[in-house]
Amino acid sequence: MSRILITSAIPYINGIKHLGNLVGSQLPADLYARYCRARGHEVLFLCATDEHGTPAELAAAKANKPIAEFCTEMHDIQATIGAGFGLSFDHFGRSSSPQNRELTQYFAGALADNGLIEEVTEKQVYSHTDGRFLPDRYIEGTCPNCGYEKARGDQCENCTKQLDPTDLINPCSAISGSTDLEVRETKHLYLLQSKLRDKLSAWIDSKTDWPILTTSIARKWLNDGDGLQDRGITRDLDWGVPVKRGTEDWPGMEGKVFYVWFDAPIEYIACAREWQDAGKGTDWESWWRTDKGADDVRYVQFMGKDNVPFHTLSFPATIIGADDNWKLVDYIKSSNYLNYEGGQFSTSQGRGVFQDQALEILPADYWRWWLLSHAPETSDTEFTWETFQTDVNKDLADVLGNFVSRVTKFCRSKFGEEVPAGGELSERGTALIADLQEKLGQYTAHMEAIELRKSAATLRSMWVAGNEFLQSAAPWSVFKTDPEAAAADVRLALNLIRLYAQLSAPFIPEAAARMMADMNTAPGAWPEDLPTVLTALPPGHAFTTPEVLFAKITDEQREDWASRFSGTRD
RNA sequence: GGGCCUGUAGCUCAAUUGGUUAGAGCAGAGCGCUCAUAACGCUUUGGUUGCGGGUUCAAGUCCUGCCGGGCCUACCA
Repeated sequence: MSRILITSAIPYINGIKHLGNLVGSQLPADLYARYCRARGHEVLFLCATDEHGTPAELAAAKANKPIAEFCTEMHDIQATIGAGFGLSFDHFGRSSSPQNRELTQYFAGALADNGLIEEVTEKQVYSHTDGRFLPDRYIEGTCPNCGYEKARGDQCENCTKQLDPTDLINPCSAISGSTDLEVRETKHLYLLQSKLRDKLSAWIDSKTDWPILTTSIARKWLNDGDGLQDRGITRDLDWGVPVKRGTEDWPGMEGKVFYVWFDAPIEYIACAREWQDAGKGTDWESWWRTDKGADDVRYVQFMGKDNVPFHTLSFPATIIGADDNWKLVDYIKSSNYLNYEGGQFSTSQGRGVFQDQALEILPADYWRWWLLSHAPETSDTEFTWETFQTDVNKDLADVLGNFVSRVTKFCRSKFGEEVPAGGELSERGTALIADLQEKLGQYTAHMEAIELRKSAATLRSMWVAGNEFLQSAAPWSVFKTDPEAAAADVRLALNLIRLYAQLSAPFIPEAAARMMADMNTAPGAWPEDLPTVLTALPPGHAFTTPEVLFAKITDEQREDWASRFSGTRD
């Protein structure tokens, strides 16, 4: 048994997330967590909401709510939706928690003590109308290079030239449109990442088993231009973790908060403490401190590719720089993007299917199966209603659901609702078991490697093998002349349902639980020796013939949804 | 502009890291079965691997030049 710490990138608080957010981090993380638990490992699976930063403030203002209230509401909504998708977090925390505030301040203090923080006075644009400093990209104006009128302060979208906000002609606030702007001096803390470059570089180089997507992004930041740049970790905002040096005030930094990307990853750690403080566990430090038991912990992170630099460099810089026995990540699974009907999902534009809507129209397992079996692992992938319908109907309803149905109903009609006795394991049955044994090995290997699509494909092939077996064994025909032989085949098939339920649970937990319940059994240890495992349901064992496991998606439904979600959402 | 990823059958993806005739699923066609959610099984039609050069006994795989898609480019997160 191992101890495995799993975190999913923490979703931002500014609205309900779409399916792309789900498939990139939370869902694969959940799959892995469920698999690891099923293997008997000790798992701590953490996620949280990322609540600080300018967009959160703006979203709260738009909703006409105090920021703290807004965040609490959105956190609860996201927690409910996450539960709806069966995300099995051990704790779903908040980056605005007191635990994270304390830890963030602690890390800043530790970094300062180690000479890795520098105070820098810089000039930033202040908007009188908005009453706030504006991040570069919240300033718009005419590009001095190409004349594009909606250029942002960080970069012109038209000519792609990098800009400084003061370069813009006729600058205005992207929030209010106000031109009442002023360049003010302000003091900020910088994390001297450049001093940690060599350590970070060596650490990245040691990660030879990481996906190229992950390491290449890290290397680019490490080696590009002058190498890893120092980074401002404070902001002039009201909402966030107040700047402190450990528990001490930080002279000159009054009224400032830490930058959201400084405190957000620290929430991974703080979340473990929240987990303990919520009474869900003990000894949180044994998961996070190598001097307190975390030496034997394997830490796996899941995220979309846009998050990679912060998880390969910024956060590790915090950990390494603090130099206080904190656990570094062991493996990063990064994901590409899911597109929607020929374009991108977009939270800001309300394009695509959002998580709450998805749950309204179909059970979570439909989404989980499709998203995981089509996960954008090697490149961006595309969601279309047509493929979603055909894939889900075929895989879940026809291959798996119908298998369960045909076996149980046949058994009921010929032998009653219990596992039939008599007969010997047929040659076909022996061959099936051998085949499944090999596939089980592949499935396990793919799950260990967190190969999502390959795992799904292998699992599906095991379902298919059940149908092939039934077809060739044809117990409905054999029954007429040799009921005992038919009984033996049906007995094996009924046991397959239990096996499928157990193996499929990480993908489709609800349906798997129903299969287990209907078969009147419970999952045991992770299956290894199939000849034994497939006799778990003995002759005479009663079961219930299940209702339809997966109803098919009809053409009418598909058309309705396709048109309903074709536009944008408020 | 720069860096990285990517382009394989109508669609979604494989191809043991340079090694036989490029494979699966879906969709299409045909046959079989009748236990089952008109479900299942078997067979089968689809490919000049984006395009052009090159290296090699051998290239989907390596090099190079084009063309297309994507991500990042450090103050959105």
